[in-house]
Amino acid sequence: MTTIRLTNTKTRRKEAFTPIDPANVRLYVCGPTVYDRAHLGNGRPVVVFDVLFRLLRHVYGPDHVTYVRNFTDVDDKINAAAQARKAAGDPRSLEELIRARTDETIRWYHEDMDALGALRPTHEPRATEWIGAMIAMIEDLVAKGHAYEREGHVLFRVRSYRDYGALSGRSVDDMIAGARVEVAPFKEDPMDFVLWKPSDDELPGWESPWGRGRPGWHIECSAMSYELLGASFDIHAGGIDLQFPHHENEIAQSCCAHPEGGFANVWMHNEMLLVNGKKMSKSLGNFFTIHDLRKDRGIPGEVIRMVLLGTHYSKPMDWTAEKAAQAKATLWKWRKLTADVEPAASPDAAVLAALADDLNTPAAITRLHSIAAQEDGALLKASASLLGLLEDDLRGWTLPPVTGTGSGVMEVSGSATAIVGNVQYRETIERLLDERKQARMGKDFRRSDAIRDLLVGAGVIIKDTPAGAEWDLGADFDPARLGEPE
RNA sequence: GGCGGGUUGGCGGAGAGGUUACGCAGCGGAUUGCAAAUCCGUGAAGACCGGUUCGAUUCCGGUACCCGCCUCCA
Repeated sequence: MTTIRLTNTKTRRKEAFTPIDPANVRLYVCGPTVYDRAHLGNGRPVVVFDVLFRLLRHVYGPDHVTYVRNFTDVDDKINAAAQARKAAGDPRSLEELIRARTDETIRWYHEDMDALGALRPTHEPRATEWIGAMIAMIEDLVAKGHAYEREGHVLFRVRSYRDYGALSGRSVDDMIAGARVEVAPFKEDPMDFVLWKPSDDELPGWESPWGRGRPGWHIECSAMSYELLGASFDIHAGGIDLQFPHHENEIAQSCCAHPEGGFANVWMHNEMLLVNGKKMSKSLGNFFTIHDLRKDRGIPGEVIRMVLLGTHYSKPMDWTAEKAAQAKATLWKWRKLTADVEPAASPDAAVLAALADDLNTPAAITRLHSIAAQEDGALLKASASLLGLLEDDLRGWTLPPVTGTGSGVMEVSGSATAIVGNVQYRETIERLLDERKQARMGKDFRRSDAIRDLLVGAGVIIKDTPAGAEWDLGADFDPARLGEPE
């Protein structure tokens, strides 16, 4: 059996992965707070850990992996958005407004992540549907002396968990020394964090032993992972920015509530994403949602995926238009090579080995290049599928619609030339090529070159062979530019 | 101040203590009316300073610069 090696943040080493139960390998990834469209940075962990999910399914069997990714649908940003709608005169109740907004955001999220080729996790729990489990866990923590109530809040007593800070390599004393946290006067210790907080009438709330209130941010992951995966599970993953405080707090809560379990054995963190060398931010004008890239810039989801997998997850990754263009060209070539090809029975061993070596996706992609160079479409397809690439659905590879010429959806033809446009494009292209042929036979090179420039400008690749001209569509084919020459 | 990541050829980006990474671009050739596509060939690297070693881009120590986290953040 393939040995998977993963870098464990907890031990800061690359270790051989041994599941607790090979018949049920359990993975938890921190999901989004659903207040707005997912941005490019949200896509990175989704795609990276989707590859992990695919790898685990390949090695242990598709029915032997349980993948949980949560939706945080209780949050102050969500509340603020709902309050703003209400203030603007929306007649619905706050709860209805919140539910409508989070429902819509989850739909968007699924749309975007499906486009990136991410498989849906086994479970996608919403925090608001697990409030009871959170209250139960908080009560248990209070009963065991790890938490205390003050003025309607319940706080976790950081000093009661000896290993607090171990994951992120900090000590409580160091953190207090450099603390910039706002310290509520009722905290026993400045680092104590909120498990439950009171809600006034303007905020969503649930009845609890401490009055009407809502959970703190960290408790949902502890409660839901316990309910769905148990007190011990295999892998917990997320962005490196979550390492502290979020994951540190999850560990403290879970290990204190369920000392019989070890919580997550392996912790994995992906590094951050930059855009043009800088942190993505609205003020720098380099902020992209995945929806922007797909719809406004016409970048297929698969291309975004390829770019995200082109840098190892443990390194900062820079998004540039240049990378997207390169990935697009490569995938286009590969798609043509694999169109209508039945995938091989198993993936290439070197691709599998690269992924098993701490998800070395760049090395796996390098190997795909060499398989493509040998024109082994069947092996290419089977191997790329481990990375979630070159799957059968076209996933965002569409032609721009052209007025009067129909939908313009790309089709995979049965011919050896692979991907062609719809029939009208084909007729236009072949008519132009025929005109060019006539012009060349008449030595009217000015006209033949003008036709050629037109076709090339529209993204058609012309291949002149001794047997005559063949053609293919380039990745940037734009039928709108297939006008008449001169 | 504390914790962590990065620095490789024109660009992107890996592995490995000693043998071609790879992709894109470039250059030379074949081919072409000229091109394109394709094929063949090819130059080019590892921030800086020390150390270990027969040998380091790869291990160890230090310096510089860039970035992130410590407050909501994937």
